[in-house]
Amino acid sequence: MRDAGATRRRLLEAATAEFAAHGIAGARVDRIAAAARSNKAQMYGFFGSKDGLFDAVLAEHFELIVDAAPLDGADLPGYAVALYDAYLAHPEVVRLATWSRLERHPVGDLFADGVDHGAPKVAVVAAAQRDGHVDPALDPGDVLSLVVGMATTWSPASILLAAGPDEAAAVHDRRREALAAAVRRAVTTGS
Amino acid sequence: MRDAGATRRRLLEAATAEFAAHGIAGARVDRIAAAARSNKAQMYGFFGSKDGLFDAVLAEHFELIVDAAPLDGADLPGYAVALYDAYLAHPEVVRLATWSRLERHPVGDLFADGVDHGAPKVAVVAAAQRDGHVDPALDPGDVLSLVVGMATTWSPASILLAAGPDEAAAVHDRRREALAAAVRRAVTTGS
DNA sequence: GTGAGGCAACCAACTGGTTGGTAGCCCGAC
DNA sequence: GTCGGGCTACCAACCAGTTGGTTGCCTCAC
Repeated sequence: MRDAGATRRRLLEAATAEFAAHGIAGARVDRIAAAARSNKAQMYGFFGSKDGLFDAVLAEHFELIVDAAPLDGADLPGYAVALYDAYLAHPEVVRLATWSRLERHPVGDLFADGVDHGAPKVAVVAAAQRDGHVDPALDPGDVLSLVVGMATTWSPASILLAAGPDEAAAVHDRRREALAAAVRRAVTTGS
Repeated sequence: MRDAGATRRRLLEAATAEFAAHGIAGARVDRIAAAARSNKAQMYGFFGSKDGLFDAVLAEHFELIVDAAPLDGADLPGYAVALYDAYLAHPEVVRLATWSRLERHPVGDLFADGVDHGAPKVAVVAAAQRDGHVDPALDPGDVLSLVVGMATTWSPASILLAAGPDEAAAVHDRRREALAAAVRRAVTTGS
């Protein structure tokens, strides 16, 4: 029963759910401690503060946020569809990122910690342009942004319509096809 | 000096800034009352509650959210660019919509009040399909969602990169061109 | 083997400041 | 003089963060 690592993990898990649901300002540390079957004192021992806990949660999901799907420069439509499915399966990841955007980083890169985390992906797109897969007239960074933008069209942070698991499979399939076709035509070359 | 209407307007204005900056949970009613050079008692007299005030703010910006730019079925690329500019000029509108999405309506339509506010715009797209401007194979609702999704690629709610007014004009122009080209190729027909 | 000592994990109860919301009163115009 | 606009002072509930202490596990002398 006495296992600091497991307790820490339970706290992070509970904090993920709480922050994803209510954001930083709306999250309640008591709820997190209770949901994790622990207590606030331990929480503060591990993470220092409410903000520190959010940092830890975000760091844990960092890879899932920026690499929700593997990027293949030769198959950007497939990448977009994979992102659509990832956001559908894990809406909490998108919500966490969006809370961070709204409550922490109103402009610029979401992860503005000195390291340009998008650089490798931009390089992949640039390579795909050299290989004739992607329109070379476009800025590779813009291509990446646009593809992700299209994939987030029905995400839990969308303005118009957020997709949910309750919708018919046919609706999801229709969106996947429209998304793949749109990405293909928008940024890839005929080849 | 004694003008209930003007006071109400000042309160709404202050509330808009406060809610856009901090969301519902993060907003502070004292700050709103102070910023409006009024007081909480009046605020509660007008709007009943913090949530009621947010409702009023959202209702006031409703049109600006859903009709940030006029929709022309024959010029969807122009519509997308106009949206990009609108979001750049009025980030608070996008932020309000996103707070509402995150804190109030996790899935489905953002304005799920029985009325389908998107219907007229979907009809415009459907007409554009009949007129040969837009690919008729796509679902008109999906077309609208995708175009708005592309236009929000660099919005204050984006996951990767949020555009700001401090960026060079050339960067904005490059994005406008990429956006227009992408929309044109993605959903419009050759004609 | 065992039991005393040490220590990390654990926790209920508390604290001081904050927050949404309200009651009661003042003031100026007509 | 009264009525609508305006506002200060107040409150109960809440909330992030702390305290002081308990509990169970490991270890090592004997």
